[in-house]
Amino acid sequence: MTPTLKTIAEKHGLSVATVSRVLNGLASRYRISKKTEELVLKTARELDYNPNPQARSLRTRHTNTIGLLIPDISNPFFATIVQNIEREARKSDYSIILCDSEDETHLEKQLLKMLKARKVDGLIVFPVGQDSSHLKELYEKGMPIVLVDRCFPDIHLPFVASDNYQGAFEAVSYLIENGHSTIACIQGLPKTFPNDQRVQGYLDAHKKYNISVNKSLIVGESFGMQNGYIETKMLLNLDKRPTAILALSNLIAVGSLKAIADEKLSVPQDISLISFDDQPYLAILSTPLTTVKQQSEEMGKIAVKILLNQINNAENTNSAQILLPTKLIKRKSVSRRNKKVGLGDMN
Amino acid sequence: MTPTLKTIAEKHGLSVATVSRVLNGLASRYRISKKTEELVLKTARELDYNPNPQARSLRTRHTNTIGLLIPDISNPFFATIVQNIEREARKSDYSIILCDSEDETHLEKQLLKMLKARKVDGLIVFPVGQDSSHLKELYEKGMPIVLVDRCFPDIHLPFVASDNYQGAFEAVSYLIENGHSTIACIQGLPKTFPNDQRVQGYLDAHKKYNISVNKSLIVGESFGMQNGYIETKMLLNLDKRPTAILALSNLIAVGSLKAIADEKLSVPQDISLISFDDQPYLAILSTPLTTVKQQSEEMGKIAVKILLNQINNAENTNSAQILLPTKLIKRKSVSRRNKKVGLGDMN
DNA sequence: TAGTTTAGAATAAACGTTTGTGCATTATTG
DNA sequence: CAATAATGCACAAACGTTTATTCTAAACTA
Repeated sequence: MTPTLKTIAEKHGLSVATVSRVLNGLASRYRISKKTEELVLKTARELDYNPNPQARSLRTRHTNTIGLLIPDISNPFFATIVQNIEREARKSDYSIILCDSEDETHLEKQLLKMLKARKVDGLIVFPVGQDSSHLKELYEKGMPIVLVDRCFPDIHLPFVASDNYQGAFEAVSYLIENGHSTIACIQGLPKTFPNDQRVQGYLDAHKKYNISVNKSLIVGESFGMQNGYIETKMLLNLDKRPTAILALSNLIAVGSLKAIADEKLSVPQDISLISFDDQPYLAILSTPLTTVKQQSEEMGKIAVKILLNQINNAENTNSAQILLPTKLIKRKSVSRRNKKVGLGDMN
Repeated sequence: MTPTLKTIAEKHGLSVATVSRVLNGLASRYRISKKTEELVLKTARELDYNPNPQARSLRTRHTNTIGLLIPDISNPFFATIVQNIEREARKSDYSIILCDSEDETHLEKQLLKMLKARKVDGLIVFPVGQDSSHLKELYEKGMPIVLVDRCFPDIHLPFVASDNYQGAFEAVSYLIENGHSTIACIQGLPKTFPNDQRVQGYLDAHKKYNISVNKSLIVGESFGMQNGYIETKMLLNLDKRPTAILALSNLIAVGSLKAIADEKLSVPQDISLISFDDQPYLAILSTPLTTVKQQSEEMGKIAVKILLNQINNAENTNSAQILLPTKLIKRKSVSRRNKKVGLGDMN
């Protein structure tokens, strides 16, 4: 039913080899006459011939396929990056096989194995957690890989992520400059690169302004909404309640907001709040949230570029490790307090 | 490097045919001795043998692959369904090739062609718009297809979607029962199944309560946020301003909310609002939004089931067309007005 | 005119499976 | 003991490509 090289070859009494060469643009190199070439091209068009990708892959040993491993595609932060990955990959004729690891390391390992068995040409992975041994192993066996968002800088794998340290540093500096000095930090998953970098930025901003940090104000353990809710509840009932909260994810901020409302408090009058990851709806909340915006579009594009580079250069040359700058979007969720601290504007 | 049937066969002086049969569980049917069987099984395990999927596909003419076509993966409504599709497909050893049609019909057609060329076993499509001829054509040529969300009930294609009519009907009934009688409806893309069904529900709810509808209150033309913003602005400046708005999408509602805030009005004191598609953040807005919730998880699962059914039964037997019930989540965005209308509770 | 070049293609192997058929050897039967 | 049946596999073709090599006829050369 569907036309093959043979269909075209027989139609003109040619061999499949000749047809294949013409269709691959190798006509002149193999001294195939202009006449034959045009004949083949014409009927290929007429029959709407498409090479069988499985047969081709079998020969050429590549599939024009990229495996994409995400912890949670329903999270818009991830989904936006995925969108840009797919678009960029498509430009180079690569397709995306999507897998959701559901934030489970054992699923991640299993899916990685499956993708390898499917012979994807490369892997874009948003790693789940702390363990990277299986990724490292794959990479060293020659599988092109690029990590996104959650990285392992010690392990020498290519990655692209936000400059989380800078993002948190700027956010906390902004809070301090607005007179806040007891600032809570609600973490995501500890030991995770983005989380720990953000915490470090939080710490260092305090240091810069000579403000001691009360380590008990660094709380939380997951990037989820519930974590934000619970931790905020507890923070609000502290003897010395913080005047500001830095939420290390978008979802944490949502949970936090809910807790604040439940306690009949409001932002920013009673407490200031800055979140990570900008989202359309953050701008239209009753009080629009100040937030650390990441360059999700760029992140997707760059991930694909790094990966295709590996795929095409066979040699894993320079394993790029890229940190994208963040941007502090100042909206209405930070109040200015009386005891202002010096040192001027950061920008 | 990677083991093949041949690797195993040679190791034991067997033929690849025998090894293949053992590995496919056909040992007894082809009278292969227990001893040989165990030998093969054992070394397959030891070598971590995985069949080459391209070679296998070439022979068997199926790829265990599903093409998934989405208008906008960054929209959480779609992303949640995708997540459930992937999970469900995985259970049956199918992988998902993800494509984003960016809400463009020409891209949709192009990607469909690409997916067909890649020999996917079936297609799950969230159609972009009004044109379905290319889908119909594919289906009639024998390609298993299931449509999700946006459907074409006249065209005889299998689909799963929400019962949008009922959803809108209930929502508007609820508004009317709370004393509203001039209710605006901000549409999404007209001529589109979910949109037109919702509009019809809006209309019929009015009819049920004998309330005449002012057709000029049915406005808008896209599911996007900007549409919600612009149309709401205009509605709010009408001589006879509506007392309630039914926003036919999540994003429309967000735009609407922004416009209401810009006009220094508030929900529900000045105007009531009901949206479509529940989202986590809708619950934590300054005034939590009443919304028509769709069963996104179920929708994904059912889509896969319908598709796999088609794939496995060769014969396109009964092309299922499924409408999932919606649920009205009552929160705080609807006010009770004085002139209450009778007829009692709907549920 | 014999030898050499060149043009224009055909042949065939290989990628790794699956699957219909055939072929020894051993075991069973009458 | 000869014919038949059962056992346990091997052989080979096919799926649709790509690509190294070979072949033939015509054209050119000396």
